[in-house]
Amino acid sequence: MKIGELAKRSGQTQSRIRFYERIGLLKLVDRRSNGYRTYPPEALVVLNLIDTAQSAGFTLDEIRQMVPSDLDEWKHDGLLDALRAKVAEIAALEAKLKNSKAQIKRLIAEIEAKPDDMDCKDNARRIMANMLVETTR
Amino acid sequence: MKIGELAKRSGQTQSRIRFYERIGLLKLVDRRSNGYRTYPPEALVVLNLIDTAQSAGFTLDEIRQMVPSDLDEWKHDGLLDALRAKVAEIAALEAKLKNSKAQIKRLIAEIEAKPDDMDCKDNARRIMANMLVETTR
DNA sequence: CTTGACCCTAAACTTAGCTTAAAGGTTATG
DNA sequence: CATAACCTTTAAGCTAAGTTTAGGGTCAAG
Repeated sequence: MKIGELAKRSGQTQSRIRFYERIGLLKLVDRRSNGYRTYPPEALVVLNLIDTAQSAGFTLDEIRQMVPSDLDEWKHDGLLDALRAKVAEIAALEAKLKNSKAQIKRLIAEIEAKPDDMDCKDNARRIMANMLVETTR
Repeated sequence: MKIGELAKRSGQTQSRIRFYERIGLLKLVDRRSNGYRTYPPEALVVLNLIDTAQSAGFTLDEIRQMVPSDLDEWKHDGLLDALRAKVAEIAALEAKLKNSKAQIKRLIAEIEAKPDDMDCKDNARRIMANMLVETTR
């Protein structure tokens, strides 16, 4: 498919897709004789992977380490290894998210745990005092 | 405390602390007659809050909405809403990742249980087709 | 054979979130 | 009273992750 279609189907801009190619993140691309880029359907998979990893807080640099440059490599010897690696990568993503979520939930709990007889002002001060102890300990 | 101590105790650089002040994120600061900044202990809490929120994926702009200048007027409900929204967002991502991981694991099992009557190339094609369906669905 | 919807490149621009540099004032210590 | 270790400001610089712009080619339809 051409870049316009890939953009539409992936929900990403053409400039972004070209940018990913420029920085060596998306290598699944060929050229027609007229210079037009042409993508295999797998490019959609890779773009999706990048997107997911990014929204989980990985930088493009980190993602470049994780995403195999050439899906063709998957077609030969190390396919199982690649898949297992992918599972490990996903586990890493999950760990990162879990961490983030835990932090946020801790904050929420801290804020919600106000006794009813305490107004917002006092509550804020209590949380502050509490966190001060935590963070300076 | 002066900025050097705050920097040491918060683990952040002085330039960063000054930067936060410049963009209106850290207003808990006074000046001595000599021009030196002086901070109350609560500043440490605020810096910690900023740090936590940031590592949870909030931008400084979002954080400024949540943590207003005056701690006594903490926008309690806005903060809670923002935090809950973030948790939901993370949960969605986690679900997506969990799904992907399960699919890949299934594929691994499939490949491992594969009799040798199918050559590597065909097997690979089948797998890619499988992932393509997963990710575009 | 022209018009509009595509595609191309290179380079400049943007935003967020800082850091570094330059040039100087303040203060504690021997 | 020198000197090191603090503090100040303003302005420029940097990295990441793209977007925008300028100036063109390509292609299908009428």
